[in-house]
Amino acid sequence: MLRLDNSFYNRHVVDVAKNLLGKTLVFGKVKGIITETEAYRGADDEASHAFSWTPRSSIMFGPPGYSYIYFIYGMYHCLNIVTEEKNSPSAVLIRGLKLPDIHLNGPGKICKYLGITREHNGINLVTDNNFYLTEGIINSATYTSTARIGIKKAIDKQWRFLINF
DNA sequence: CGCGCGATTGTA
DNA sequence: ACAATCGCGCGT
Repeated sequence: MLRLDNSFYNRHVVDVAKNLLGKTLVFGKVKGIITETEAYRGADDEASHAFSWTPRSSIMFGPPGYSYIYFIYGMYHCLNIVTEEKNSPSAVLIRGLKLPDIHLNGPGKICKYLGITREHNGINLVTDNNFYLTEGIINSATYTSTARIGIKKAIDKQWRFLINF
């Protein structure tokens, strides 16, 4: 299956979040279809970790196509994909993944099931042999958009996207 | 340095 | 509705 390259990730984070629906996530021997995403954009989004620069959010300020993994609530990890050009901090949170046997809904569950931790932060998904994304079975997915989950700021932005089956 | 809290989830 | 659980980051 064709791997998503730098030109796919180097676009506005909201477009990437929509277009990631239906794409395939490959992590080791596990493959899953992305069913739910959220966009976070440092420049104009108070809810984003990259609204201001911190050591944790620094990866979001880098070039696109890298993993951003953070630890939250003392027990969960969340997987994000960095988008847009360098110094345009943004990332897509992966909230839903359909595996052959299970549908994982929730970013914490996805990382727990796949075994993704902060050790996987900052991986180049365009070149890594173990961790990357490819085109999916579904190439033109229609979607529903809602407000993002679990945040208190910027709740007016409809930047959560769910695939329509 | 200390301390409150979070892009969550399972349980009541 | 709330506890679990701890590293980050803001404020001092």
